[in-house]
Amino acid sequence: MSAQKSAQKTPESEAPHTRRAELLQIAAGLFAEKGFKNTTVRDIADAAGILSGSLYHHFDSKESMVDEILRTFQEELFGQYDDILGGDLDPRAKLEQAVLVSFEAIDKHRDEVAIFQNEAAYLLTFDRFAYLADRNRQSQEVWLTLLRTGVDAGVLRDDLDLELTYRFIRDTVWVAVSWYRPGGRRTHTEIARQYLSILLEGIAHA
Amino acid sequence: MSAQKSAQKTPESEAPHTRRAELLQIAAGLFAEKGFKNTTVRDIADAAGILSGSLYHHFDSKESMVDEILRTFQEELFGQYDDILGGDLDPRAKLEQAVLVSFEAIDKHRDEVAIFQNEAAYLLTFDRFAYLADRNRQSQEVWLTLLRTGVDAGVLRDDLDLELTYRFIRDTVWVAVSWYRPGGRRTHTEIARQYLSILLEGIAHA
DNA sequence: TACCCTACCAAGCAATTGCTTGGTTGGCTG
DNA sequence: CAGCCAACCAAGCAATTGCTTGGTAGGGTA
Repeated sequence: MSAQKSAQKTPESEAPHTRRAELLQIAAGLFAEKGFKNTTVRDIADAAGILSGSLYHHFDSKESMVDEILRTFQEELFGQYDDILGGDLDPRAKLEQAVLVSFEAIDKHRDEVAIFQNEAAYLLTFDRFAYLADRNRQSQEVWLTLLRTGVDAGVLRDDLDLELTYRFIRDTVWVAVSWYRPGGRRTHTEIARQYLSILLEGIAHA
Repeated sequence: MSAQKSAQKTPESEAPHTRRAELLQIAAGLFAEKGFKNTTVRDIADAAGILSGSLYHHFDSKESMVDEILRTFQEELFGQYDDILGGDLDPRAKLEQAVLVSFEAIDKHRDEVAIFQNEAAYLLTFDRFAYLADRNRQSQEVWLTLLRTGVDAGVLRDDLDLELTYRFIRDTVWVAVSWYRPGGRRTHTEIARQYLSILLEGIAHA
């Protein structure tokens, strides 16, 4: 109760490696693996070695757990995109950098990316998660800006439907989270470079 | 009971446009929209205008509904892939044809594709759906064969990791189901052609 | 008329769900 | 030593879930 309130007070600040953060990690893993609704509070508690009721000492609902997980992750990711857009790389390098940063996110924040990918549609049915739609719009803006800049600079084809191309890139990048496993045969950077090679040059023989 | 049995006897044969087929359509729509587990038998019954218990006159479980939906769809799809592989088109045309057929499936069987895409992982946790893993393997074989044939014939780049390329294609094609809506601005054929253009030639300016 | 069969209803049961409540424990602090 | 507080337990409640049971309406058939 009073404990609840004081714990609630540090939702994101300088991540104190507390039990709270630990529980969020565990929950994220389960949400990513089985889906938000398919994960019960008892699943989370079991994985943490406590009883389900004890979770409510740290969080006030299952929803607020995903909420915190997604907010934290997105702040970091979109911060990186903004840095790229505001940076002084040339258009092609900016696009490459955005792809690289995305694959890095898949590597470093697997669970969070998976949750955003798989559960956003469902979560959007709650008012509380309306901000996810904003993030989607923001994502589209980021990539369209990158693409337009590239076309204007003459480094990208000018005969493509940019909105379609945006979806193509977004999809190919993020679905990788469904099969990529850190520590596998290829590093995320290698994968990103191959993806970029296909995306930019195509798979047809020159 | 006895009615049950006789209804169960025509699970796939020459689709008689019965109430049964109608209910499967309704269920497929809901499974695709909200997910299998997130769809309750009461949801399905409501959408059909009957009571939930009445569904069990037609089917013996919620699972057997998805089962039938997926089996029927996959038989058709993989039949088409086999026709392409066994056909006499040149390597590049075969690859293009496979992509076109896939987008056609997205157009004609939205729900089924979405279910296979989103629920396969979950369904695979049941023995009953082990065949979905076989279908995944089969899909990989189909695309890898197409790619290898293309490389050998010299129409595709030979410096790419084929397994990675396979995933790239599979992902880009199937995720489209998450945003494509029939009757939209572009036909599925137009979208397929643009995708092929990007995939084969890349987005960089020549 | 007697029968059957398809398609449904009405009611409810057992299991699972998210969450609540009141209490206990053990370490830290004044 | 007294008090506090984060972290947890034990028990349970109301709602929702998949599915069962016994029955009925109505059209076709013999």
